Amino acid sequence: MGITKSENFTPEQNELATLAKAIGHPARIAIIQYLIKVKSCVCGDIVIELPLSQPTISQHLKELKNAGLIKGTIEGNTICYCLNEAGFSKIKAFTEYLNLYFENQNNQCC
Amino acid sequence: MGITKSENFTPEQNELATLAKAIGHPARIAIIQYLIKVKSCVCGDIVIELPLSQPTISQHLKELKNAGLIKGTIEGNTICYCLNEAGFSKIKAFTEYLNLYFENQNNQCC
DNA sequence: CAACTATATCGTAATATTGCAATATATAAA
DNA sequence: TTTATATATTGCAATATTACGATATAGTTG
Repeated sequence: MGITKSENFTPEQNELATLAKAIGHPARIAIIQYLIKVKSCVCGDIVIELPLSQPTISQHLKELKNAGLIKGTIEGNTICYCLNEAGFSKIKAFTEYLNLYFENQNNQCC
Repeated sequence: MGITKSENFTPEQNELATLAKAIGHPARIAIIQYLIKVKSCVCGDIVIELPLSQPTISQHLKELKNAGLIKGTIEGNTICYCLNEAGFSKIKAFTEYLNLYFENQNNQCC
């Protein structure tokens, strides 16, 4: 079918999946890394930085924004993007939960 | 085109994207959560736990395994799955890198 | 060996994603 | 107001993903 059966899973599972899916593309990783590197908003530079066309990058930025991983502010002619802590904090919670699991290693079964 | 231009990105960016992409499906989140919950290997139970058919789950398990997020051990008739710390530690490194960014907040631009 | 159980693979249909040229929109500058 | 610049949207082709029935494979049990 090609359609994910979201209705069979919890809102939390779907939300986490959406966040991870948004991160799950090298161009979007590159965008996130660039925003970390420059340590500020970026207006326009992303298209110059990445080896993809302007429409493609616009689309990736939209996906990151929809997932809640970046924020965009209109600044005259340009749009400034920066990381959105809200989205990343949800991922952080999940990875901390995982860390706990691996720290309490009473599970050397495989 | 539908094909990701992996060759334009670094191996690190591609690897992280692959890991995140593997996590980016509610069924695979559910599998990971179940493995955390039972705190051990699971042989067979996953098909009973999840609201998807056996071939579909087998496919999701394969993706998690290919990404390095779970390990499978043949145990007679069944296959026991458990979380693979190697894969998750790479995600951990990335999230820690992000945490650092948000902690040194000299970036209230948006 | 035959029947049963557990899991994987194949084949296929439906849908989603990726990428870009062309075009639209909207602000800025001349 | 015209032109330039920055970003978004549309439309489309290529490819990937999701899901599952049918079937294959491989071990277990009787």
